[in-house]
Amino acid sequence: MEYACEQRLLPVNPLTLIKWTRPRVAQTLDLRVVANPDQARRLLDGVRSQGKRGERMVAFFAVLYYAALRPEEAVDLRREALVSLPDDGWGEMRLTHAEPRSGSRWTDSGKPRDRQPLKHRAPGETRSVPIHPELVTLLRHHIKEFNIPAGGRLFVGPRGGIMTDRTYLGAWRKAREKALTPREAASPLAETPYALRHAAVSTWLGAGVPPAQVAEWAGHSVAVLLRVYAKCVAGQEEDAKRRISEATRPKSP
DNA sequence: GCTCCTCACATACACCAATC
DNA sequence: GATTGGTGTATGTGAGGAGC
Repeated sequence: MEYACEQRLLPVNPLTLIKWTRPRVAQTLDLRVVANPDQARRLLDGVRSQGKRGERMVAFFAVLYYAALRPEEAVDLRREALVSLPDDGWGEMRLTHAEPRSGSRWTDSGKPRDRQPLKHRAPGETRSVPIHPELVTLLRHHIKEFNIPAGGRLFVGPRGGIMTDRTYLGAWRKAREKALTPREAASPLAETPYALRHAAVSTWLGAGVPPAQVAEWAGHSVAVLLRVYAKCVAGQEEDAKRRISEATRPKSP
């Protein structure tokens, strides 16, 4: 409408004449979608059990669950982003780009996707994320098993093409059918792969990681983190009191 | 300082055509 | 016939600024 006014096709934006208050919508995370560690492992096993195709995709879903990556970040993840994959213990990855699908009419390249900076970040900005020991093992196995070359994408489609939402959503639905009980499958639990990212952030917060650190790893602001994940930090009062007591206890000489 | 609003960006879903 | 990749569209996410 604004554009039509700009082009002198309309004298005034008719929408501004409408008095309407947008209904309130829930901004906090629905905890029913968050998988616990046992459910998440079952779901990853459900992906793995889908033959060679599933084995190739399990690490894709694992980076969403263990490292809270967005799907667009996992799609673009390259081997050199894994700056540390030690034999045991925690590793580290450094994200530099993402590859969301915008549609061929909206990209500079004319392709459905453009490789671009991380969401809401300036070009050149990076994000460092710790790699859980279980994810380190999975990624080391994935690189070896599928012979990922230097500079190559970690995750590709079954025929070597790009990992599209069509591909990973199909595998995810099958994994839910295989891994969840009928009652769990009928619930909103892990309905979409994005719920794995919610599970990761919830786990970090539940483990007592400071919100500022969680926000940095997850790649969004502290304000958004606390608004969306407020329920995940509730119930930690006693633990918080205990830690304050310990911090303020007089030191013995 | 908080809430609301706007806008840009990202994801999920359903469908279609091409390919295996 | 099944699978895969591409597309349009609806909806969700997140940052930042205006206004109270």
